This record gives sequence, structure tokens and C-alpha cells, in this order.
Amino acid sequence: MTTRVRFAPSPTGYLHIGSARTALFNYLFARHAKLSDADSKFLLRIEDTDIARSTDESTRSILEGMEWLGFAPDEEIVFQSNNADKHRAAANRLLAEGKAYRDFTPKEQPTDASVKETIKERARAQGGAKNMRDNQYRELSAVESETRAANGEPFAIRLKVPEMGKTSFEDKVYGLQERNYEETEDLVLLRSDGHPLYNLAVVCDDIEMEITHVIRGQDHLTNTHKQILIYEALGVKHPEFAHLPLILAPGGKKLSKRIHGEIVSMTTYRDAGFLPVAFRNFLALMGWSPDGNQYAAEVTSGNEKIRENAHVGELMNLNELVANFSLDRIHRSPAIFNFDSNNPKRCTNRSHGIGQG
RNA sequence: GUCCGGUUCGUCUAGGGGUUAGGACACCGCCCUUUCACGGCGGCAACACGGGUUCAAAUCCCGUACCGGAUACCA
Repeated sequence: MTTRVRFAPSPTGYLHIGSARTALFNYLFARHAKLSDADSKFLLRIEDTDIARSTDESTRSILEGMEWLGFAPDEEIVFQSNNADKHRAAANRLLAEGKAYRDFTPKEQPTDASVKETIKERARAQGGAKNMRDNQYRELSAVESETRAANGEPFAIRLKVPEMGKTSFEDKVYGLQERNYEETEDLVLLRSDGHPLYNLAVVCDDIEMEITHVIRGQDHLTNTHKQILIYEALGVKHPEFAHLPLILAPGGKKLSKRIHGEIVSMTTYRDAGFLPVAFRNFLALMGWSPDGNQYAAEVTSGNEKIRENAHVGELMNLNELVANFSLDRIHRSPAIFNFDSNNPKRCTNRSHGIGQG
């Protein structure tokens, strides 16, 4: 089967350093596959289903970052919001087949407190005792559901997750992943305002784009179980999954724009004059390493021009990265992006021995 | 709270039953001299903790601690 991968950022900010690495790994994987199958593709999809937070400026910023890094998508860019009708159709189909149901519970008003915190607090309060299947509309009769909907009562569409069983998949990086259905809620597919939600949109688009390998951050590990449930309901075989270890801030904390500022943005490095080849190499080595033996060989026989008058170090140009890349050399522990005591400039241009002039 | 991950030099990492635990960057010293984005040589520096299995454990198993992720009509 021809390899088709996609990088799918949401345009809610600039190109994050972690996202850039995800883009890189997807790109390297596709290009490596292309070595043996010319039709292998690297695609770009902008996940702009969050109407409230997505901006065109952010999309532009992401595109700029991609361009700087040299990752050109092989097909036209897909904007997820353009596929909303298809997502809705899929949700309705599941509804008609009884695999999803209408939830007439009034939408909760957002609190002013941090959403994340609210959710965490609530989950803590409920402890492990929460019953994911306690929705009173779950077993509502089809007629009554139809009637209430016809009367204009607002509803969200939720996936009807089976009571017993578990989802499981073999992650290319993390190995066998299993999760009991009791741990997974009846996730919302379509909001009461008719907008499709992330998990549904991702699955529908990945199916349509014929994605064969989903390579993304480890923070999507639990989403994967939800998505597999959707694939199953839709009756489609799911793609392979490979989750990447996170890139954290010094101290092992999450790298965030709010706390760490511009340091997490790709444009910061571009504007500071770093070379793409250096930054790519730096990014590639966060979470992945080449096979020891071929590493030495490749590096010494690499691009002479770049290394003229410079020591070898651990630098690989794009072609070398592509040649050496493989999913099974990605490890599972998070990397710390140490920008405090270890100036990124040194981590890239200087330490890898490539000057600008 | 619950579920899922993770833990090798300061940092990125290799190694995954028997190694002087290797490399890169940083740092220190010397040399060269292109004197803060060149180069060479050398040095410092790590297997989270506690049990177990084994002739032998950084490597396998269990537990603890700590860190992270997820737990949303966000993505």
C-alpha cells in the first residue's frame, strides 16, 4: 500500500516547535517511503474546526514555518472546515444506524475559570466512580428522539460506545495500547450548533485522504481510542498509528506559549538567522536517533559543501535524515527543550559546525 | 481521583543480562589562530529509589517516588 501521511496543525497560533517536529517526522517518513514507492505522499491539512480560535494569520504563520523548514506538501492543502458537510453526513449516518444518539442535555455554559482546570477538578471530584454511560438520552426511543428533534429542540450527537469491551491497537512507537470502554465517554460527534468535533473530523478526513499512517504527538494517545471507535462504527479499517514523545520545557513542564513566550515559535529561530538544515537536524534528534552504524557512515560521506571547513559532529542534511529515518528508532521518553542554559543557537548552527557564510 | 505513558552525564542521546556505560552539544584546560557561529587534543560528568529473578541487572519482574499526557458540545 502506498504510504500517505499528513501533518494536521490547528491554526490557533504560530507553528509550535513540537508541531514542527511532528511535521518533520511525517515528512521524513513519507520521503523515506518514497525511496521505494514513488507515489508516497506527505500532505498538509489545516484543522480549523474550532471557529472561535482559528485565524487566517495563524494559518499563514504555519505555512511560513513549513516553507522555511522546506516541507512542501505533495497535494493541495486541505482545510478541514470545508469538509464539514461530509462530517455531518457521517454523524447522521451513525445516528440512523443506531450507533450514535441525540443528546438533548442543554449545553453547559463556559466558565471564566480555565477550562482545563475545571475539567480536572470535576474529574477529580468524580473519582474513578464515573459511569460513562449514564446519559439519560442514550436509550431514548427513536420516535421520541425524532419528535423532539423535529420540534426544534437542540441536541448534540454522541457516539454510543458499547458497554463492554476494549479498544486496542499496536502503536508503532509505544507498542500495544489497550483501553476499556468504561474509560471512554460517549464522545460528542456533532455539536448542538451543527459543527463537527475534532475526533469525527479527523477520522472522516483521514479516511477521505487515504492516510495510511498517523504520526502525531503523544498527547493524542487517548484520542486514538476514541477515533478507533469511530472507525469501527463507520466500518472502516483504521490506519497505523505512531505517537511521538512530547517536547517539554526545562524542569519537565509543558512547553507553553503563555509561559515560555516566543521561544516555542519556529519563526523566532528563522528570524534569528538559524539555518533550516541545522534546525531540522536539531529537531530530528529530539525523540529519534539514527542507527549507530549507518550513522557514522552517512555523516562522513555526506554533503561536502556544508561541512567544508567544519567538523562532522552529529549533523545530517535532509537527504541523510530521509535515508536513515524509521519509526522504530523513535523512543518513548520526552525531550526537554532546554533554552535557558543551552542557547538554541549553539544547539544548532554552531554545535553542528555549519556557519552561515 | 481514574486511565495511559515516562525516568542513562547539565542537555540531546546510544546501549536493553557480563561494556573501562559510547557519542554529540555545553563546560574546563591546552593548541591553532578566522579574535563569540572555524578546527585539533585532553578533561569533568549519568543508569531515580527499594525489593525480586539470575552465577551476573543500567538492561527482565514487582513496588515506591517524581514528571508528563488524557479525562471538553478544544484541537
